[in-house]
Formats: sequence, C-alpha cells, structure tokens
Amino acid sequence: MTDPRPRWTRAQQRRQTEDNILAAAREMFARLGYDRTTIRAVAKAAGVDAGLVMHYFGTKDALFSRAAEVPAGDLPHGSAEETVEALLDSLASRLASEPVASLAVLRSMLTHGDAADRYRAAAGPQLNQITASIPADDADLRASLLSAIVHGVIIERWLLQFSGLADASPDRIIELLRPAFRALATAQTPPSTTDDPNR
Amino acid sequence: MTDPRPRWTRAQQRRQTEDNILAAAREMFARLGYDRTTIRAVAKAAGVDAGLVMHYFGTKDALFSRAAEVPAGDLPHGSAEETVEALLDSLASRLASEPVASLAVLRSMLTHGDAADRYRAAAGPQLNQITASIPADDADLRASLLSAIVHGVIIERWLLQFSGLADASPDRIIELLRPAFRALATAQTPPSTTDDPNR
DNA sequence: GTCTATAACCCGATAGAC
DNA sequence: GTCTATCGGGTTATAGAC
Repeated sequence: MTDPRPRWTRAQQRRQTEDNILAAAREMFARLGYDRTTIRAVAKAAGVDAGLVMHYFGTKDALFSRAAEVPAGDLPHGSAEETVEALLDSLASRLASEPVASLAVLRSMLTHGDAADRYRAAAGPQLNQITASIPADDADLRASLLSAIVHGVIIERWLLQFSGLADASPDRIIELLRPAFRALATAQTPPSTTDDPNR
Repeated sequence: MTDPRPRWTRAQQRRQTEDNILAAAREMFARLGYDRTTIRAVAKAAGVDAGLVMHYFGTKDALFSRAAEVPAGDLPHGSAEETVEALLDSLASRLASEPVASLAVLRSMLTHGDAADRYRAAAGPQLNQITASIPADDADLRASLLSAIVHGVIIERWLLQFSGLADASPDRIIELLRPAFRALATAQTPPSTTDDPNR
C-alpha cells in the first residue's frame, strides 16, 4: 500500500536539502564567523552527512559564497535630503531585523578576505548613490562617513550586542541620527573655530 | 679572548625576547585575527622556537591577552561641548595612527569572545563619561551612537581600508564629524518634519 | 544519491634531551 | 633556558562502498 511515486521529484528533494544546508550554514556563519564554522557542524545542524555538503557545494568557500549571498541594497536617486531619508529608512529596517546572510558577511568580514570583498561589493553601489546626491567637493568622504556610521551601529547592535544599542527602539535611533546625517549630507562650512584659509 | 660575561643579564635577555615575541604577536593578531594567527608563525616572526613561546606564555589565549593589552582610554570630565571636543581629539589621534594592540582587539572582536570582552571593557568607561556629560533622558543611547560612529570609522579606515576613509586626512574627517557629534551630544528636538506629540 | 572511511594536513600543547 | 620531537585532536577534502 505504499505509494511508489515520491511526493517530490529528485530535483525538488535535492533543492530542499540544499536549502536546509544553506539555512544552517547562514545561521552558523552569522553566529561564529567563517573560521569557526565547520562543515561537520553545518551538516549536523541540517540533519545530513558532512560528505553530502561537500558533494553539493564542493568547498567550504563555495558554501560560504552561496550562504552569504546578499542582495545589493540600492537607494533611490534624489536630492541630499531625500537620500538621507532613504538611508534612514534602510537603517530602520536593518535595525528591526537584519537578514542572516548579511550578518554572516559582517561577522566574517574582518578575518575572511572573501567576506570583506562581499561587504565592499554590497556597500559600493549605495556609497556611489550617496556620493552623487551630495553637492560638495568632499562628497565621497561624506558618503563614506555616513556608510561607516550605519555599519558601526549595525555591528554594535547585532554582533557585539552593546547594551544601549542592542535593545534601543529603531525609531529613537533614527530620530537621533537624522540631524547628524543631515549635517553630513548638506555641505556647509561650520561658522566655528577656525578661519577660512580660502578667503 | 671571549668575554665570559654576557652583555645582558639572563632576566634582561628574557625580557628582550618576550618583547620581541609580543611585538610579532601583536602585528599578526592585528593583521590576521586570533584564529588565523598561529603560535608557530609568531615564533618564526620573532626568530625563536614555538616551544619557547608556549614556555613563556603558557597558552595562546594568554599570549593574546598580553599582546592585546590596551590602556583604558578615558576622557576628561566636562560639559557636553568639551566632551565632544575631547572625543574628536581622541579620534583624530586614532586616525593618524592606531596602536597595533588596539587593532589586534578590533580585528578579533567579532569572532573571539575574549577580544569582544576586551573591547567592551575598553569602551565602557569612555561611554560612561560621555553619558554623564550629556544632559538628556536618552544620554546613554546618544553616547552609544557616538561610540558606534567612532568605532565604525576606525574599522573602515584601518581594518577594511575602505577607499575614501583609508586615505582621507584626519583633520577633514574631524571637521565633518564635529557638527554630527554636536547634534548627538546636545539634546534638541529638531524643528523638522514631524509634529511634536508631547504638546 | 547518500553516506562511511580515511587520507593529508595543521593546530595547540606536552615531555624530555641538551 | 632553549629547542626537538611528538602526542592527541581537529580540520577540509577525497575515494569508494552501498
């Protein structure tokens, strides 16, 4: 009375197993980083054999590449003010819940070259768009600083779990950062301490 | 005709060798992180035997602890404005040249628990002083954000070597960040987009 | 297709010769 | 004090049985 036909086809079954492995790998890469994540542990977490993981993905590096695929987040074009708001929106959602694949990249980027490359590749386009929206000679530096702030906050919230940032409400963080972002995105020489050498 | 008395005493010689090992370990921990730094490689870089490193420091963890000793950087007490300037001064010097021991901690903090603890211990006092100087209910969150910004900039400059931050002049970075820091350190509801629900 | 066994290598740590 | 040799364990990756 057993049905000889499988509920899923071979290809579907394989895909399902691959997804399980990738999910386990993502979680582990995000929590432990590249080096301390072992193929054996990933396989066990996914309920399969370690040899199977190698058979599917070839190498540990390839597994990381697949597990750490993160969509290139891009911002809509617009004025500096609009870009600031778009950047704050993006940050707000990443403060609410950061994708595991992205956390895997962030966790490993300081000690694994491929992860650092992935990080640069993901941040690059966003950086260019921010730069383009800022009307100033040093737009690139301003954009880099905005990007560094976003990443610093994300890292301390999700990876280091700094008290004060780990459990603060995204809205409050956004409200506090808005003036700082505006100050960076709008070119204005502060009427402050030093004299202008260009006069 | 050889002089039987050594130029240095045994204790001095040992101290010299220890310093060589620590310097090599610092450089390697800072460049590769905790996991990828091996005792063997440190010994080779220091020109000694791997067994000697173990004999001096006992374990790899203990070697890291010694190599990653970083003085607890504290800020002078003062008003919010003064604290901002002190924080900017501190950042300026860290942008000019960051100590190798500190880079070792930063490089390893996402993947090595001890390094993360060290990082929190070093950032903690500074954070408290910033918090104390800010007259606002959410002073702790504002201080955390200031700290996150500093660390984000340092990481992208020294560890990820993000173009735009890696080779920008410290002075320009400081000038750009000053308004942003002031905005965070001085409690003011922005006269901006949203209505004030507390009226 | 899936899994077991193992090869080949590198690690931290230890014991002991000199 | 310094260094050689090695132990015991872990890893990725491969080869082959079922």
